[in-house]
Amino acid sequence: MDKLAAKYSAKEVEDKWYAYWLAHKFFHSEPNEKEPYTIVIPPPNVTGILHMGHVLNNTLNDVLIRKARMDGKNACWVPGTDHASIATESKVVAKLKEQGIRKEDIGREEFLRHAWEWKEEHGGIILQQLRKLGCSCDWDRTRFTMEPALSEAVINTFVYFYKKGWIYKGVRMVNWDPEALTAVSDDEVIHKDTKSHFYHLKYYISDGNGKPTDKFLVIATTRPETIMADSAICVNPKDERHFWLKGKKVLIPLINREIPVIEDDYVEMDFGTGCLKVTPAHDVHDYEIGLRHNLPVLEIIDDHGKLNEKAQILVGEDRFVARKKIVKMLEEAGNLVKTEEYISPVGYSERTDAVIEPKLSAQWFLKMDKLAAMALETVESGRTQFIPEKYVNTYRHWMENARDWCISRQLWWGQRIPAYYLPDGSFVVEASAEAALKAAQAKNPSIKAEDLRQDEDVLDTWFSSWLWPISVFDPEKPGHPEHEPNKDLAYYYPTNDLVTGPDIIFFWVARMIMAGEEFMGKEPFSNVYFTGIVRDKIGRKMSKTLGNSPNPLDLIENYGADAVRIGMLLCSSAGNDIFYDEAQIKQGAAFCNKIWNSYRLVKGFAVDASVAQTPAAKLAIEWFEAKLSEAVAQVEDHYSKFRISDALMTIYKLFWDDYCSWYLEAIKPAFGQPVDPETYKATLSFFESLLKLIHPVMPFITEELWQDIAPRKEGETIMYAPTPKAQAYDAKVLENFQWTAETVNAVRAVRSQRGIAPKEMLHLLIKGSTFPCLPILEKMAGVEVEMTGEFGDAQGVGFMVRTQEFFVKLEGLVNAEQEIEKAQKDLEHQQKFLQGVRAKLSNERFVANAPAAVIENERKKEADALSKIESLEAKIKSLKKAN
RNA sequence: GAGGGCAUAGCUCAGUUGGUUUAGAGCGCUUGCUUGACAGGCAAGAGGUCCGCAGUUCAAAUCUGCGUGUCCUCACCA
Repeated sequence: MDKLAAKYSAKEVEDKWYAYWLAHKFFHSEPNEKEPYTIVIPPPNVTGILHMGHVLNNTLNDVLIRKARMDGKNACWVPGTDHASIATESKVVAKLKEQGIRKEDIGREEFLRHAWEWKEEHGGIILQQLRKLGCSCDWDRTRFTMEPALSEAVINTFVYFYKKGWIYKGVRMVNWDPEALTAVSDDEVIHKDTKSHFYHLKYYISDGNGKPTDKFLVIATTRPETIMADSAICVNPKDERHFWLKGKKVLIPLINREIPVIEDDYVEMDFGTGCLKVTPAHDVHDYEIGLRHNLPVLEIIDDHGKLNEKAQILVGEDRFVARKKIVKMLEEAGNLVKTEEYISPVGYSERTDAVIEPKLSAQWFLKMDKLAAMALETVESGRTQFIPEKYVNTYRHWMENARDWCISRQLWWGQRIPAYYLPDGSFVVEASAEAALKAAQAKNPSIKAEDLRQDEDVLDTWFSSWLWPISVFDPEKPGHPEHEPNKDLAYYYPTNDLVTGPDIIFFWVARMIMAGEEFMGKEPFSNVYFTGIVRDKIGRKMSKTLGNSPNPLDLIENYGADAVRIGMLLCSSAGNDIFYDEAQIKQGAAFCNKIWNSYRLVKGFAVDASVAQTPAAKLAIEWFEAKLSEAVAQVEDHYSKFRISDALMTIYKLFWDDYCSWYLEAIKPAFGQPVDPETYKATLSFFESLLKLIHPVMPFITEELWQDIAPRKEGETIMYAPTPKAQAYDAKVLENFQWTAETVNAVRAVRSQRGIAPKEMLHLLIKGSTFPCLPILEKMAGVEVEMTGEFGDAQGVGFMVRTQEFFVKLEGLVNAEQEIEKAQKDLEHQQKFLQGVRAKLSNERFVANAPAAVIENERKKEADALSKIESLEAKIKSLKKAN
């Protein structure tokens, strides 16, 4: 660096140092004798682009990993991406659609070729973006959940659980997305209150021969298009209104099919009409009632959400069109009693926003009972800690009520389920086609390879990402608990911290714990730090449709990565949602500039060995040494509790207020004068400590200045400079300086209130014979001090700091009346305060029960107040006299 | 419907086992400064019934109960 500009320019600096770090492989980690510190990245979608949530999350990850590195640990941050089957597949489908190509027409092989092409083209952009943010990931270890080794791990895991008897194939009511043509898990369904209608329909009682009588019952439904699938009408057995229906049969309107009236507690008597139409094929609860009463299941809606032949009427119509039409038909047939406006919660697909259709379907499930119990124990025992702790409650609730995990997806982009069907409909589960053939031949020796048909479905993406903390190190381990962990896995597992959003606590965090316990017998991480959700200034979630999400790369371009990182951390107190405001990034940029300019000053000092150290400089050095140690201890404490924004704020104030505003001002020589070598050396050394302290948060500017502050060799970096350690310090030093600083502020206030320029030298009288840090007081307040017994009759302003009295001599600048008024106000305040303290002290029970230290403190308060009152009264008196 | 969180300055939040807190910080706001590193700066200020009520205690922002407001998770009534 030759000459320093008045403003810091991040752009030139950041690319330079990132390239330097990469060139020297500073991010790379290999197992060694040091203590490991490991983080695996929450893998972003491979085709995703960086949003503010990523910025927050990865900034926190990077702060932790850089801190650990400087603490002397062998830090390893494993990056990678997730294949995100539904999201990626729908993007590829959309792209092909633009070209007029339909997935079904080109077939699986061809589609996957397109998908991989898309992945190669768009995949990993996000990892490039993370480099811009300064993330110190070990890029040599970059993983992808669908790379061959990790896919193998997924398949092996499936085979393992299948053979263990925990994976089964079952017909279940699933949440069917008629647009994506796949089942989605319960967690991927969003319930939204939706305006609909409540149709009251007459079902006539059958005469026993399929002919209606004149008697009828009324049911209420929001889905009249499903009446053709009805299997029964159900009433509550306790409902007296419906006793007469017992044993009766009724006729479905329009198609006149006869169905029985049954009784079940499930039906609420006071909801609707108390009569429920049971449609087992198209409603989860109805399905369960159907199971209990052995009712037939009639499926009349197909995969695309259209009515099929079994419906008999409206065949081929979309479910919503059919609804409109059938209402009209029912009305014309005289079955519609009334229509009510009704708002009901309707499930929508998270991905496609299509209304979810409950659908019976053959799916693969993983039993959750044992896994959930294990994973709950991991957290309850504290082997894995959640920060903030409140998420343990949520976690427990879920784990105690975990349902079996539907792991199959009707998609092509993902790991294909390794189940192979024989011509007779039975199947075998094996890791490869060859093994499957062997297994099949064991059942039937005449089976040939071409007779086997592999299951069409792929596995849920989470079924691969739950292995992430294991598979990134040793992909052979999942599915093989007996396999000896390789060198990497043995060294890096369990990882230390996981930083992620609370929205995927069940999808991902809980399941990683399950897999970790099952295959490693050990929790995958010690701490899980849940960040908040990034919202905009007024609390709305960031979303594309609202357009309230800034592009992080633009922000980095404008303000620099360090500023963006600071900005995100400043507003992210642990566990709370983040209200993003660009003002905070500006604050980050201002901080960069402050650091930059303080360096300009320090670097600009002329050093002269013949100059003696000033007393003020000596005191300032002594003080800042203590201050630094105090702050370092606080910062360590904050880090240990994951209070990253507090750690940052502590350093921020240490740098800006203590170092720049107090220390540098105290040691700064007069204009044009040189500084002595001892002071210069201390000043540079403090500066370097500050750079190291703040480096994990602001990696770029700290490297730039660290490289310049002393001669460095190629290959040296602040990244591996040891974190400053707190030294023992004398609290009295801090106390004395603090008192002095308060006095400086008081003098400045006198100036400010009376419009006296800072450079105008004032004469300050101090009652007594000693005062700490006098040279600091004189320099910083711009005063000449005179220690004295009495103030006498001089004209001026008296004031108190703590219980010490001061007097500034001022000729003709004092408005006595104003001074009296001010003193009077002070006096009243003190008297009121004294009253409160005395009330306490005169309370016998207080004196009898409170600890001695507390009472002592109250007495001190009393004494201080008394002395202040005394002095104020004297002051008022003398002012009045002078007036 | 079930469970959980939160409520302190205009905004975002600290406030550790109740007592050195006469409630703090950052930002914002007001006033004054071409102070020679920085106007992205310097200095001085204003600003709070600690959501309400009741209780426990010598002592409550802090503990308990009730209420109010707000947010989240899960489930979802045809």
